Amino acid sequence: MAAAEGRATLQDVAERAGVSTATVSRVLNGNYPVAAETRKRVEKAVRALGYVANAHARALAGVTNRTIGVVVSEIVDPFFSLIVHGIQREAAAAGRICLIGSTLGEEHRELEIIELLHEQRAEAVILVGGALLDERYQSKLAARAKAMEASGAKLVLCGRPPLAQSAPSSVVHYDNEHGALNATDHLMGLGHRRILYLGGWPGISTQRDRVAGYRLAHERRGLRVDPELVIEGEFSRRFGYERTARALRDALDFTAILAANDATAAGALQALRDGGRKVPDDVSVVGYDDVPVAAETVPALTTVHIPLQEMGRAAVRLAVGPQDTGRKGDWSDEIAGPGALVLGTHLVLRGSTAPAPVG
Amino acid sequence: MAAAEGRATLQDVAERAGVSTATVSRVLNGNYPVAAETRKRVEKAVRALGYVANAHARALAGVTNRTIGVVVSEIVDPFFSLIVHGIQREAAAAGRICLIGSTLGEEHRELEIIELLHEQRAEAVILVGGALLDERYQSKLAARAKAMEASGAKLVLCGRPPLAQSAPSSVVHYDNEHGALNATDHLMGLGHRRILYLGGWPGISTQRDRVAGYRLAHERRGLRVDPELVIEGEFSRRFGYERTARALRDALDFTAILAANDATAAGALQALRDGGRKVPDDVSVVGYDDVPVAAETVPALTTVHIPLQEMGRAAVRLAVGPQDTGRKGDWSDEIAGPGALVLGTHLVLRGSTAPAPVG
DNA sequence: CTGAAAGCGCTTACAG
DNA sequence: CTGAAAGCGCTTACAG
Repeated sequence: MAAAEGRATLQDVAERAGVSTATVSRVLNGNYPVAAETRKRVEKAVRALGYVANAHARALAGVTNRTIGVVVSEIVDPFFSLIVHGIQREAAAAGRICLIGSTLGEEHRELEIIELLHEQRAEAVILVGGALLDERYQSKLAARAKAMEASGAKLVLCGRPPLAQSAPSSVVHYDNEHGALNATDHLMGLGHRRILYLGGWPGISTQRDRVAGYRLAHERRGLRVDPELVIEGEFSRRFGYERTARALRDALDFTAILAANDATAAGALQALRDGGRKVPDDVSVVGYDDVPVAAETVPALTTVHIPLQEMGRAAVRLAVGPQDTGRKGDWSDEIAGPGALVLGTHLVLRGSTAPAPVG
Repeated sequence: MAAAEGRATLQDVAERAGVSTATVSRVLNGNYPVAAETRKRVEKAVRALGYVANAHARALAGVTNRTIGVVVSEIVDPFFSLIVHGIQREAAAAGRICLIGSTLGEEHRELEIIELLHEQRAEAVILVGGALLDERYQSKLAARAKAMEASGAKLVLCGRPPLAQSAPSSVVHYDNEHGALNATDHLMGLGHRRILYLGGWPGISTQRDRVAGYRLAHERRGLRVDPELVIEGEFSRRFGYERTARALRDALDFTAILAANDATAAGALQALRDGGRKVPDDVSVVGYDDVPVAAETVPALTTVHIPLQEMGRAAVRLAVGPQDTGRKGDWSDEIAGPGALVLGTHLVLRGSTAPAPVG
């Protein structure tokens, strides 16, 4: 049990067991026949020295190091942590470990983090969440994607559209625009016509697509969108609270809110309550994402459900390939093809929506 | 921009620039004088080949690879993701990247994951959250700690007590027992005498310490704890809901609940509402952790605040050493000493607690 | 300021 | 079934 001073190496184990390093390597990897007696001696030496293989040496010697890189914006945001949870589950099933980098909300740092992950020779890196809407950035990303492909690493996009310029990458996305379309249409079906679109950072594809769905719903019914009713800014509870409060103060005319995400909706809910409005009697509110908080608010939020964990799992399957995930051909087939895998979303009806007040 | 087939190596860059690999290495690391002209040529070659250093080779050649391992139970649990958020922030400031492993709720897998992280030669590994209460496990962990020390890697405990057997490790903890003591005492001060302790998995140090605080509060007032009022099980919303519902059905006599964490408290709150009890008029409820959901419930939860992000940051400072965090001696001093750094907790008063109903 | 060479700790054909 | 040896891609004394 006594650890040698300094880290024990294969060499140390070999000497102690009286065999060559090749033999030790073989018993450790179990990929080659070794005499039972020899194996015993080696295993004993390994234990005695507290030997732990050096993954770097192993990786350098050509074995893929079974590491998956993940880039998120903010791990505390449940949108991200639910996806990461799915990634971790599937990665564990495939015997992988995750290197998780965070931009800490500064999206332009994404590229930097991808490079770090690439340096670590992650076999794949998964980019989680919406893409920065910036052409120069996108072409840098495309260049990086090519470099990664050249070095045998995969790039997987999870929750964002494919890269332009036919840069090599796999993608698992969700029908984001359609989710917003459905949500808006649900409100319209309840008689709402003045629907406030609230929150969301315009610099990101997620927001662009959600707003697009909101607009499309109007278009389909031959309604025009009042520009006053689109208030973009942040995906945050605070933003939802403040802008709703301001809208009430300004006596903005609306009977429903479609929030950019659940956190924003939760803030709106509180501002409405503080402002003496009843939800859903006076104002209906719809969220987006269906993260746990959506079930916790009072009333609970009608929201767009995204299969976040599933997206994470699918991303890992795309990253490691179906043969390697340890599962039968469930929907690996579906995934195998080129192009984007798009997961469905659906509206979850809870207590925050009701028919528009008459008059 | 055209990436060569296969990954470009230092060698490739050297050839293209007409210099030795040593020179390329020097310009890349900028730790040695190189002629401006030479530097230019090398940089151009690097760009042309889309060269990305191989972190494994680098690590093998002796450079620490600036990677911090983190082990969590469930990343979706805000207790963990808030700590991890703090870890990521501080790690980024110190130029580190995080390898995050998850036990996915199977705590005994922790050791396995530590080994993986150790194999990857993380310069430190941070164990987040309570410790498994199992002597055999603890001594295995102690053995691993020794092996890590021997190989120059640090083990940092974040949110759990020091290892027994004086195994080498740094620890940042919080006054868990005291938090529960305060919370219980707050309820007693409001006149509550029949306080239900609800939830929490008994196999983990977190729970042990919280229950201990609950008991200590009773002891201090010379009250005995009715065993019927301690209902342990899980740290989950569902558990909180079901057991509260059952307690109501069984007409268990209590006027307040101290929940093992906020999720459990949220479940209890809903069961009370569904059971027609008013909070806080009929029953007071206190949570633990002060995660975002605590502000979201109706009424908002009185709960024990833990400086989760700060704990994460402190853990990184312990992991990389004060000289390396890029900050002046703020509280590095405080941390520098041996033994455990213990962060304070405090009760946050919100709407879920009130004087015990009379009669 | 620059290069040749050793070495980091493994794995894997290639020979026995 | 086992070993000697080359090689993975870097960094770093050691010499110029």
